[in-house]
Amino acid sequence: MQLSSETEKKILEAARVEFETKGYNGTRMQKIADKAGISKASLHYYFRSKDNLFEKIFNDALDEYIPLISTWADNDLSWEAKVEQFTKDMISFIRHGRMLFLIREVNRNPQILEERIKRKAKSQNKFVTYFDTVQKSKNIRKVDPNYLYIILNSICSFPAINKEMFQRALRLNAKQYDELMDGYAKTAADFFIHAIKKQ
Amino acid sequence: MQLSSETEKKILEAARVEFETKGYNGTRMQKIADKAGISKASLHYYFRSKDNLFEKIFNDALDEYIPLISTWADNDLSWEAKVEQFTKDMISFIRHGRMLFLIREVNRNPQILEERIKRKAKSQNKFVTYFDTVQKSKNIRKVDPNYLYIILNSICSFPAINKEMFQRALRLNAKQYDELMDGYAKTAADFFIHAIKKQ
DNA sequence: TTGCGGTTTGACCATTTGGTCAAACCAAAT
DNA sequence: ATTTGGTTTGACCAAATGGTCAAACCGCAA
Repeated sequence: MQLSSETEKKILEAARVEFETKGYNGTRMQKIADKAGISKASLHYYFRSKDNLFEKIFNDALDEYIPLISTWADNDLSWEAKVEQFTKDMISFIRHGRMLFLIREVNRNPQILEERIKRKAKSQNKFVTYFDTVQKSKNIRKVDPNYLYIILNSICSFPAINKEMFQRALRLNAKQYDELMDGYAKTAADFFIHAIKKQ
Repeated sequence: MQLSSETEKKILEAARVEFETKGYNGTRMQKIADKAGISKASLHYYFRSKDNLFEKIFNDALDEYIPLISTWADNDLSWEAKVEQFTKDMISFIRHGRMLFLIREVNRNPQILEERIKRKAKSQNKFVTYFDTVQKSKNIRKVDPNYLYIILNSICSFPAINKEMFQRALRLNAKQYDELMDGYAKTAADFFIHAIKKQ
């Protein structure tokens, strides 16, 4: 079996869509096989079990997400510019249902993160340490960096996750909401910056 | 059958816990019966089907949530005080898994909201209209009230929904995170207020 | 005591679903 | 043409699961 043969790619793509939209419990192996255009037996030939396949999809999603929230400031931009960069990257990642998928599955089985935490458990959160120093040197309001981290991430992630309800609450259709989101990254960054900048 | 007999209450409580933590697809009727201390047959005697029982639980959760996000400013407090009130109410509601439950199930089946939207579909979002006027009369930054609504809700809701990952990212255990959350409502409100207040 | 209406349950059923397996298939090497 | 090794699949299986039903149960009124 070739690594990432054409068939394997089709399976992974179909599985990703299914798991992301329906969740682990709502996903059917038969459906994945259908969408990949193969038999269920073939599906099991490539990935021994549902758990096995799920793990692959989940890990891939996590591997895409972790760097996004872990990386911070490997450049010499101002803190304001860094915030803008972060919101932009984050919001474009979150758009497709990947984030809700992660939250849903982590919530279903919290242990799923246990194994993967060992790696960089020691090192401090880069965002927090960065804003610790920024708060000392620059003229900004003193807010616990833990809160800043939570707030900035919330502002970036939640609009996509709660899309359906926000739409209803704001009386917008899907298209209008998407258009609103086009200008959101900039607004979110500005909002965050203004909130902690003194003057 | 008495309305809300002791048995019925036990069922609803057990079902709520199960549906909220495992989701519709992950919930087993047998488990609900076990937790309620009755047989599966009895469970079906009270609630004809899984869908029937689920609908009850979901509607109850929605009925608790909707007023929370719809009510705004039926008092003569300042806008700052209103924001503080809102964040406080919201954050205490969100704490238990109710919010993720709603998001998960709405996402699984978007039509689930369709029926319930008719009611107040016509009236404008109160938060938005309120901030429209506030922005005209008071000395605050001009930001599309739709964005303000999204941001304020995101700040309130997401920390509870994304609890597991925030914990990991900030290197906190469950207890430390909960302690951090104790001071969060105040911080969140201040943050929001500072972000739009000119001064 | 008997009869009655609501309640409870063990046994059972049909369907769904993850997973297996022997047989067939097929392209490349001998 | 035959063999070989990876690939594909229809048929099948066992367990899980939502749901049914007749029988038993139980307080209570006649």
